[in-house]
Amino acid sequence: MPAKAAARKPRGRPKDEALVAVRRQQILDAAAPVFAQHGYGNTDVQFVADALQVGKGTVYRYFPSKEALFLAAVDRGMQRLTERFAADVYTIAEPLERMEQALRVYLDFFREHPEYVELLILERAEFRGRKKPTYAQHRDAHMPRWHELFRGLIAEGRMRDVPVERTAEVLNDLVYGTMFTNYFAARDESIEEWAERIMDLVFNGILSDAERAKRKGRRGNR
Amino acid sequence: MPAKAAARKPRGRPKDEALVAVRRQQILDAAAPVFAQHGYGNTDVQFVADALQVGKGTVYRYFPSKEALFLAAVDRGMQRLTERFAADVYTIAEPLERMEQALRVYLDFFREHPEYVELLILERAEFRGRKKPTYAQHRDAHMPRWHELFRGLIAEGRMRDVPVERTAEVLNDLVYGTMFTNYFAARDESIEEWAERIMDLVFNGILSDAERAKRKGRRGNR
Amino acid sequence: MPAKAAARKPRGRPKDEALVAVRRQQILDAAAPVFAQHGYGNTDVQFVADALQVGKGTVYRYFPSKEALFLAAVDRGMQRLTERFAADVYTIAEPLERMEQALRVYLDFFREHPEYVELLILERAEFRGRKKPTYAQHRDAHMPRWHELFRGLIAEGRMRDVPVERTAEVLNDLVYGTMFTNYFAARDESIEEWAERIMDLVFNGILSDAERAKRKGRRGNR
Amino acid sequence: MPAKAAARKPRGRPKDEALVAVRRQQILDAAAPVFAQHGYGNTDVQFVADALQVGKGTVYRYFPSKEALFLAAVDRGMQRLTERFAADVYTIAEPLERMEQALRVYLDFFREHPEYVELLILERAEFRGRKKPTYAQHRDAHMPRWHELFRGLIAEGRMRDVPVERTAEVLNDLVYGTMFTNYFAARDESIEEWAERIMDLVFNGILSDAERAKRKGRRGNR
DNA sequence: CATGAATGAGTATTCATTCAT
DNA sequence: TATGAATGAATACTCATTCAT
Repeated sequence: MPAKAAARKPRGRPKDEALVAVRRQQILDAAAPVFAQHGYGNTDVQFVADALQVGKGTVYRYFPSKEALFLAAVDRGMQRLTERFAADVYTIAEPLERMEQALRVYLDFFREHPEYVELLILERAEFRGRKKPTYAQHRDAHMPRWHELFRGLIAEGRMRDVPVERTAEVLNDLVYGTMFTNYFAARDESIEEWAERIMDLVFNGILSDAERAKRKGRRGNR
Repeated sequence: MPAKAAARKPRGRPKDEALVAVRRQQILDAAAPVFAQHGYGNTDVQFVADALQVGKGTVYRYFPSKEALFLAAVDRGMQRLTERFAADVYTIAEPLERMEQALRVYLDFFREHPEYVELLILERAEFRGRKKPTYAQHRDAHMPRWHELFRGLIAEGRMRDVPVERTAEVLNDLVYGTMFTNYFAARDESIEEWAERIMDLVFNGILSDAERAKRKGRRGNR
Repeated sequence: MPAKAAARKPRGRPKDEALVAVRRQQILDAAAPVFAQHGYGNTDVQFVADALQVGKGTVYRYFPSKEALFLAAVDRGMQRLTERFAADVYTIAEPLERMEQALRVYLDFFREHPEYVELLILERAEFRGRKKPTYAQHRDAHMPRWHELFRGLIAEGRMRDVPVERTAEVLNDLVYGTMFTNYFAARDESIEEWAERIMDLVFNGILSDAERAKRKGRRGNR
Repeated sequence: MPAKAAARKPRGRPKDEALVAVRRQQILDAAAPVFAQHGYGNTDVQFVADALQVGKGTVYRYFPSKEALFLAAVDRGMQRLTERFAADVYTIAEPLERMEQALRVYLDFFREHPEYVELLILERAEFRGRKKPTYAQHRDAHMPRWHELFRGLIAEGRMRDVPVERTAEVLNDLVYGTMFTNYFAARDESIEEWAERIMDLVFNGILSDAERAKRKGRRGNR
């Protein structure tokens, strides 16, 4: 209780809030794969306790309910992804390279942590309507950066003059769908290759130059 | 009255197989939105019975378990989608138009039937590992047609010479992700516009002609 | 309704009550082994209907409830036993021979119809307290005859002067226990041998003449 | 506190294995009369919980299923009987006295614990075929002792030279049947008298000396 | 009459949460 | 503070019985 802490000078061992935070994180990291394996409904809190080799009551000391535990686990997943982006994506200045890197990091993260893919599904399935999906929070937080990046590219004449919001969403959908399908289909191809393939299409489209030219003409006629 | 009736005179109320099929379908159509609203675990079979204004036992006369009921409901959804494709997509001969139409029909179907989006999620969440997702069955059934279509376009020089399987998967992922996000984000933009935006990117990519040319040169240097 | 039948002269086909009785008996004979196999609680009335290849409703036309059906089946078993006794036991005049025959017929009957052993158990288990066991009814109906028989033997000096009621009950208990154990233990020895063994003990006891003499002396001292 | 406690300091509430055993027994002792009163199928586990004034979940903490609970209750009954035999029967050396005592103790035990008679019936009725009856296990465990006792008596010339296995079974059937009938008929006569009557018959048979002599002659002629 | 479709009351079992130790 | 014993609300599924056809 902060008020109390302010009233009395902290003396002796400070209530080790940091320790509590560490413990919470340990629990979340243990809980994620357990939820991912059994699903939300079929996961007993006891399973999580077992995975940690602690009593069930202990889990409840750190999280008020199974629901809170689950949602915190999802949240922690998205936090981690954000950290990865901060370290490995937003440090790249060149816009097109940053795009490619974002795709790679994204796919790589969920291949390393398939449990978080499950958790995103489970969150949607179980808490539909009750909560804005954690994934959507993540997406909305990052979107403006991409809009800006696109605007820059268009200004420089490197990108076609397309509506940036829509385009960002289309690309986001592509990446999102790829993440899910990658996981569901247990695709084992190298991320590197997939990423290259995707970026080629995103950058160049599928049409031949001849067809593009023909269609450009047609559109002009509209 | 079937011919058989002449052979042996059945006493009492005769069975009616056709009626059974109709009844099953009515139940599935009632079950889909109920499952979609409450999720699998939170759906009492009684809710489905209530929606139909019949007794719970009646539902169990037609489906041996809640699980069977749910899975049949998902299946029925994909069946409907397949019917829509047969009627509105595969009847179009021109390849690029067929692609655009496929996208439109797909997005339209799931906007009309958002309950089936939920059902796909719930199936994955609840029966993870126990069953090949119904969606994947649908995808795999349709893929070869698109491979063929792409090969034809490449042969005609209308499409860049890209690996057709990979490309088909990337596009599939894009559509799949769009369907989910459309639903989750409750995007209210017209399908028509979205489809146009997507197809523009798919056909032309995002880069300007200048950037494309520059990169084409670079790639040649690799 | 007999009264009505008296009021109007029976004309045309008489309400064939005999047919109904036959049908009831067919149902009971089919029901007995079904109940015996599954137990009372685990027997669906449908099983009985299936065994008869009729609809479930038909069974209910002849018996108002599952309970009535079951109890009637038990009753029919005891009726059959009574018939066997009338034909094969009470036709024998010589008292000791009649006793031996009674034992043989009894054990034989239940070996031929093990389903009725089960039914006796099930009746007790399921309707404990709600109904005088059918078996007990049978026993009580026959007891007086045995009392009389014993009194005759004693009067003739062929049987020791023991209290006939008690003795009859002890013998009844012996036979009753043997029937159950025979069935439960699936004893396969010939009935003939068992019966002989039992009657030897009943007639002569287990003690040697010497021991009998010694004990008789002792008892005299009391 | 076990030695192990020194090795690892357990945090929180320790498990107490002894308490578990006691608790299980309390539950079984409460369950026996409840099952006996309502029958197996009609007993809600809640009834047992109510009898103990605990929650239903508590019963399930100690027994994995209603079935396990029931079977354990039957088992406990036979255990108790065995204990009584060890204390009050097998401590008697004189063979004929031991026989009389066995009968008395047996009948007395089931008069004191009529619930176990019911449980034996219910076990047979409900688990027919799925399990060797607990009663039969008890019987088979004790049989060899009686065989030995009989052989001794025959060797000493105190018992007629009859086949001991068969004889033991006949007597067992007698006792078994008596136990059931005693209970079903709610006989209120003193056990002492019944036992005496039974043993008189078992020892001496029902025939008069004259009849015995006559029949012995006849048998000799066979 | 015979049938089987419809019904809904009845019950074993699970598991999130609480709290005494 | 950590624990696990206790709890009871929640729910899928069955089957005796009814009754329209």
